[in-house]
Amino acid sequence: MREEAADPYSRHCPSRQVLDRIGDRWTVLVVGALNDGPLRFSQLAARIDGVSQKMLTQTLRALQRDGLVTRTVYPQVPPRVEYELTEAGHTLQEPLKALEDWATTHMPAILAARQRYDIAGHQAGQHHGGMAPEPAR
Amino acid sequence: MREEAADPYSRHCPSRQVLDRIGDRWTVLVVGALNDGPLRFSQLAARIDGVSQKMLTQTLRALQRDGLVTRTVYPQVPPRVEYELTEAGHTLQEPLKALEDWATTHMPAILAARQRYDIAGHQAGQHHGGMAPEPAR
DNA sequence: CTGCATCCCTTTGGATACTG
DNA sequence: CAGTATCCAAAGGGATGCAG
Repeated sequence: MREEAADPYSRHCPSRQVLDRIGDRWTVLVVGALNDGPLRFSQLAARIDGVSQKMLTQTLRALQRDGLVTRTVYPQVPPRVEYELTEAGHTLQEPLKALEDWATTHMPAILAARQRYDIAGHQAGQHHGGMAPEPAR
Repeated sequence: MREEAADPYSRHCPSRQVLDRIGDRWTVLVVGALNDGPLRFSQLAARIDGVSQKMLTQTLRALQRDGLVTRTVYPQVPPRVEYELTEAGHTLQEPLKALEDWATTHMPAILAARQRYDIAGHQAGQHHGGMAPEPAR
């Protein structure tokens, strides 16, 4: 699934890697859900709302692979699996929270700008008094 | 790209919205590139390395729509367009930086865990002495 | 130089069915 | 309950050509 060995481009900066992970759309939600404590698979599925079991499984596997989540199987008659954030997983919560705070703060302005843009038809007529004949580069 | 009116699910929390935006893979890079100052389209394309003009245009339009980036057209013989972060755009830099720092700090551990997981074949045999017949949780 | 439109291949992800 | 496998539709995204 996740594979970057054959990357056609030479970008392997850490930020890029992380963004690819949290860009998973579900990863952030799973981490957030697990912040309060360990949860079972079905509990996660119920709590996240909208995630298919396929996506949930994929996301959990990826997090487990990266050492951000532990997977504990209890060999009982009704199979029971609990997922829990590791130390590293918990530390991810901070920057994620910062992003969420930013979202909460700026979302109204963003929504407003979005409506303005859509309604106005984004007429790009805006320009400055560009009197520089040749920019040279 | 822009369309969430017909969302089958009822999740419109701000965090979700923002993550969808930065999950764009390119958005973060564009914002980062523009942090040092205004850049022209071609400069952005050169600096980001790997982005197609289609993706770059899309990303810039989305950012512009959200009021995070301004687009200034200089009506010259060789058309010239400069993109610049707005105030709101600059504030996004902080939480993004936090995430990047987290990435830089934890990437070694993540890479190690990843290798461990891949090599070990992730044998899930791990379990505790599950003697609780009914979890009650 | 900037960027829109088209073609088309790749990836993502949901629904469903089946195993342990 | 937890998870895998398969099928298939929709979105993502590159390449190219053309317009302002």
